[in-house]
Amino acid sequence: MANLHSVREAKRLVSFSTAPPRQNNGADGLTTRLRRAILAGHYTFKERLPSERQLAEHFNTSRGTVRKVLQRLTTMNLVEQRAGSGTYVRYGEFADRIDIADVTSPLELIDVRLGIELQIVRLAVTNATVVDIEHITRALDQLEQCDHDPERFTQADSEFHLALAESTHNPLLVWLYQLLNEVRSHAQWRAMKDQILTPERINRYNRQHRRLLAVIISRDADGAAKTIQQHLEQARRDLRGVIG
Amino acid sequence: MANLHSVREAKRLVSFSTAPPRQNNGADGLTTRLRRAILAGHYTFKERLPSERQLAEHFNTSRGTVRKVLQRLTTMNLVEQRAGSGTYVRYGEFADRIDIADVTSPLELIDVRLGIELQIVRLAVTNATVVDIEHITRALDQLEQCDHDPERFTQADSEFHLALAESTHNPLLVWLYQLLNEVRSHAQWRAMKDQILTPERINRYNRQHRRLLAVIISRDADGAAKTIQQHLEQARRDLRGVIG
DNA sequence: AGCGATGGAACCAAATTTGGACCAATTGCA
DNA sequence: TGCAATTGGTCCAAATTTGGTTCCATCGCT
Repeated sequence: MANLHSVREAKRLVSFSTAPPRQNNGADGLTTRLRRAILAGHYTFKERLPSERQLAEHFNTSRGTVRKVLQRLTTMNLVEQRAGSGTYVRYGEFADRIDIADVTSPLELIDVRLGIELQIVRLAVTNATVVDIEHITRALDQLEQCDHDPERFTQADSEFHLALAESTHNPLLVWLYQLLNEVRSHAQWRAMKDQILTPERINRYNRQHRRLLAVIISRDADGAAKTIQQHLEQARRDLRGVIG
Repeated sequence: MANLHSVREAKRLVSFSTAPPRQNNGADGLTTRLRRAILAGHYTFKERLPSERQLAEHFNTSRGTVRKVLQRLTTMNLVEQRAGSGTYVRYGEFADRIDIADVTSPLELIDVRLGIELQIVRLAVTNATVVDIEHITRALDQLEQCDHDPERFTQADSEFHLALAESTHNPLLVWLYQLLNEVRSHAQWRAMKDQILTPERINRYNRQHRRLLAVIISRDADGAAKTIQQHLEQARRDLRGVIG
C-alpha cells in the first residue's frame, strides 16, 4: 500500500532501522500485496498475470519467491496456473456474459430458466393480448415444422419462448430471457444439442409446447405453471441422461 | 506502435506501488483490446475491419495470432468473417443495462424479482451449506441494525438477498441477481425509497427476513417459497400504495 | 555454526507465437 | 467475360514464451 519508489530503497530502510515497520518485500508481504490487488479487482476474472519472470523483475525479487507466492495464491483458489501458458485470475466479477457462460453448466442453466419461465407463463396468462397469442401461435407453427433438424429446432424454440416472454409486456423479463438465450447458445451447450434432440424428444417437446399455449389461452395460471415446470423438468431429465 | 509502448510504460510507473502491470500483448490482451474497440464503436458497425494481414502489422504481431483473436470474437458474435471478402462487425448487441433500467418500472422489477427469488430460495433450501447459513445470518444481523436509515437498509437488504443467492451455488443465478440489483439501484427507484421505507415497514420486512431464514434452515421448500412470495407481494402492495 | 528464506542459474515440458506457403472465395477492373 | 488482386481458410515447422523442477550460493537471524 505504501508508495515505494523501489524495493531496493525499501530494503535499505529496513536494514538500517532498528525496528523495521513492516516486511513488504518478502514472500509473505508479496503474497498479501498480490492478494489484495486481486481481491480489490485490480485484475479481472480470467485475466492473465505477467509471467513469473516479469513479476520477479518487477518486484525486484527472485523467481523462486514469486513461485512460492503464486503457489499460495493457487491454494487460496485465487489464481490458476497453466504450464506454457500463464497465470490466470480465478476471482472477481465476470467481465461480460461470455465469461458467465463459461462457468455455467447446462443443469444450472435449467434451474435458472425454471424460475424465469415459470414467472413468464404466470404473467403471460394475465397479460397476454390477442395479438400476443397470435404471435406465439405463429412461432409454434414454425417450431412444429422442425421435427428433424436440431439446429433449426433450437432456433425456433428460442423464438417461441421469446414470443412467450414478450407477451408478458415486461421489458425487463424479455431482456433477461435474451441474456439466458445467449448463455444457452454457448459452446458447451451446442456440443450436446445433437445428442439430446432426437426426433422423439422433439416431438414430445412440441406436444408440451402446444399444451402450454392451450392453457395460456384458457387463462389457467396454475395449469400453465405446472405445464412449463413439467416441460423444463423433462428437459433436465433428458440432459441428465446424456451427461451421466 | 510507439503509442502502445508509451502507454505500457506509463502504466508500469503508475501501478508499481501496488500491482504489477497488466498484460496487453498476446492473443488474450489483443482480444480484450479489439473487443473494447468494437463495443466502443471505434470500428463502425456493419463495416469491414482491416484485413488480417493489416491488423497483424498494425498490432505488431503475427497473422496467426490475429486469426485466433478474430475466431474468438466470432464465437462472441461480435464479428463475422467471409472468405475472400473480409471481417465485418456484427450488429447484434442488446440494449445496455442502463437503457433497460430506464424503461423498467419498479412494479415490473418486482414481478421479475418474484420469479428469480422464488427460485433462489427453492435452491437455497436444497443447496445451502452450514457456512452459507452463517453468512446469511450475519447479513441478517446487520440488516436488523438499520431500522431507521432507508439508505443503509437498502444496502444491507441487497447484501442479505445476495448472500441468499450465493447459497444456491449457482453462478448464473448469482450473476442474474446482481444484474437486477443494478437496475434496482437506478434513479427512479431511489426517488421513492424514502417514501416506502418507513420504520414500521422496515420492521415488518425484517420479521419476514427472519422468518425466511428460519424456514430455509429447517429445509422447508414450500414454506420458503411461500414466505418469499409474501415478502415480495408485500413490497408490491407498499409500492402500489406510494405510486397511486 | 546452523537454519530457513531468498537469490540465481540452468534445464525440461507444455503452450503459444511466428513466419511462411498454398488454397478457395470474393471483389474490382479491364 | 475473364484476369488479377485481395481476403479469409488451412496447414506446418521453427522459434519463443511460460510454468515446473532442481541445485547451489548467499543472506539474515538465532
